[in-house]
Amino acid sequence: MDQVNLKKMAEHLGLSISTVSRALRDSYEIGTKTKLKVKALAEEWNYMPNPYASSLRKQRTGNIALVVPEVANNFFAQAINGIEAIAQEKGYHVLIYLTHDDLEKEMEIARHLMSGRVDGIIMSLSGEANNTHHIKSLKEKGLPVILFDRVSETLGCSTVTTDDYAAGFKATEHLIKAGCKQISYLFISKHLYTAQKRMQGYKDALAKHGLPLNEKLILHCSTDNEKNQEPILKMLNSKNRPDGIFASVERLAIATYHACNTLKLKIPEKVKVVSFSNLEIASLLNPGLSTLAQPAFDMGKQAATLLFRQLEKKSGSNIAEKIVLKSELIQRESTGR
Amino acid sequence: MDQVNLKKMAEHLGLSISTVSRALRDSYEIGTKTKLKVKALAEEWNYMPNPYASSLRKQRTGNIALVVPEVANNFFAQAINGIEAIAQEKGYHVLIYLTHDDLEKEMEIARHLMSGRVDGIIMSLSGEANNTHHIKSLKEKGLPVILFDRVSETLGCSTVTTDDYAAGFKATEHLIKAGCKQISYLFISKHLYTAQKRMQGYKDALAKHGLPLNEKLILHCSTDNEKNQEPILKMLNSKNRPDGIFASVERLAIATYHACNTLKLKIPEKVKVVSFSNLEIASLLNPGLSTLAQPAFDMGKQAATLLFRQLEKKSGSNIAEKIVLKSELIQRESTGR
DNA sequence: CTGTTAGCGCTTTCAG
DNA sequence: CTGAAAGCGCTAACAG
Repeated sequence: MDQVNLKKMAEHLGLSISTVSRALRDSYEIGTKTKLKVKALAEEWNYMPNPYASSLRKQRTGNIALVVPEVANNFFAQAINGIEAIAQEKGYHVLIYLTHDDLEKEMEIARHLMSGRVDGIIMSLSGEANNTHHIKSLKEKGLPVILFDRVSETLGCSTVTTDDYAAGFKATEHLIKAGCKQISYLFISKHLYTAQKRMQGYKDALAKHGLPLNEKLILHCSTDNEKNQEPILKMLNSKNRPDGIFASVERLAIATYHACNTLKLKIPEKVKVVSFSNLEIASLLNPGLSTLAQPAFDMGKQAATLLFRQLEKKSGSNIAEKIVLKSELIQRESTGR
Repeated sequence: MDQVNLKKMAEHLGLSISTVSRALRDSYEIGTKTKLKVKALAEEWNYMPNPYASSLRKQRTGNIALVVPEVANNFFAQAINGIEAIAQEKGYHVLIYLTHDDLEKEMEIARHLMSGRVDGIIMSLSGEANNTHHIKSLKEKGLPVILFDRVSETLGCSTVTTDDYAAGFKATEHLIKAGCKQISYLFISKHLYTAQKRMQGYKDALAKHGLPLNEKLILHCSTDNEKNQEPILKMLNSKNRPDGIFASVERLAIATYHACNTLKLKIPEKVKVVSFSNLEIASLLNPGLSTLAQPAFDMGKQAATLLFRQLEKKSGSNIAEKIVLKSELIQRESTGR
């Protein structure tokens, strides 16, 4: 028995294909005994409808695309969990696409998604540039697009973000209150919505507390984390050496941590560090590395929820919803090591 | 222009659907000028063939399923990267399914995959039990199944694993050579292939070095990491307190680390710890937590490669291939904190 | 209550 | 070299 389908079952039962189809879908126009007969056979033969045949017919694929820069990264990994949880609940399937922070690839993926392979898209933009034409095309095709974390405000998409500005402010203030006078801000891409907002929070916090803004302490780092050691080491060795560092992403906290180790700069005695990160990792770190834990799982869930809401009402009433979640500042108490 | 398809393009060009289709697929039987005309229009209209229509016809979906216990876990996250990289190369798409280590869910997913939604499956078994009937059914349907990391030897599937036995041996010997006399082994599920192999390596290393095997130091932990504090704390407080701990998975290393912190047991002075883990995290840890870094990315790549090899030759010559990759023991040098 | 029929969009014979 | 037509498996409108 290779692949069972409606036809084979219909033949076996001496019924028509449509009757079998309807019986399985519990149509009101089918007799109870017939339904039972059909369902029994379906059970026995382990029948599963071919999803692509029905999607062709129903113009609904039951798939959604998740487009993210990478997944070997706790933030996106947890977001996937959230998205998959909701999708499974709603009977949808998640196709995963990785851009590797490469705009070319992102555009290629977008082109690909125009084929009708999915009913909707959840994405986090690559940080490479702010060219968003390909996203517009997708929307024009009528595909709902939800952005999360790395969003763009000019696209009119529904978005899910954390309170990046507030968190940046909070993180910086945290360092100031801990006595830091020279606070550095590390980020990766100018084009990243999150990086911009966090930086604004950083700047405003400095201003509020009357600390000068030193451009040399604002470090534009590389996506290739290998390359980040050098500039960070250089900064730590300069006369401008910061006594506090705010890393806008986890990866940069790792780089910072390495650099401090290399220079035998004790954290937090010599340098205090605060970073956006993931709770599980945070708890493993040496004390002194405070963390802004982002609710990645919830962001995923929210993004999926927004998407399915749009899919369900499928009408054009496209009011872009903006959901902002709070990231929590977590301070690891010292264990006195 | 809602959705472009062959029909619309054919009408526009005054050609038949089949000619357009053939032109796009570069069929030898189509004239050069026609080909060019067709391709130009396709480009202009941004034509993308409907994948589900062609999959219905060609009986090939272009999708593969990845079934893993979870993804908020560095190991699987990196594996996904490897798999997606190869899949993208081969023009396949990756559908992701999470079992949450729940056998019920795994079986449900397996049932679902019988529908013909995917051409092949890469999976890592849930640790819940060794019931593998659902996997057999998939194979009987003719779906290639590749197992990685959490494999089963009785299924005749191609597999990709790390050298679990050797690594377990190596890790234990590492602790012995560092002077440990009472070495504990922490694991999660008896049914897990990896846990079994690692434990055997652990036992054999103890035996080789003439150390007694103390069953009380072999701790069967919970999948719910919250619940693991108590038994670990209990062990660390007992008269059997180990001076070395081998955690078979990263999560248990985290639990161990927390427990040691609670008790103010310094690592590695009081307790030496070695764990399977991920390199990036490992480098962040306090010194003393050595790591067996698993080549997760490569495992993903290899698994995908095996799958596509089977898909390409699609013939039945189903010789199960076994790939074993090496995990590297990484020792973090002390920074003298 | 059940069957017949016409497609969804595409590929692929089989005829020209 | 090109077109007509059948059909992948399923659903839904239309007949009985």
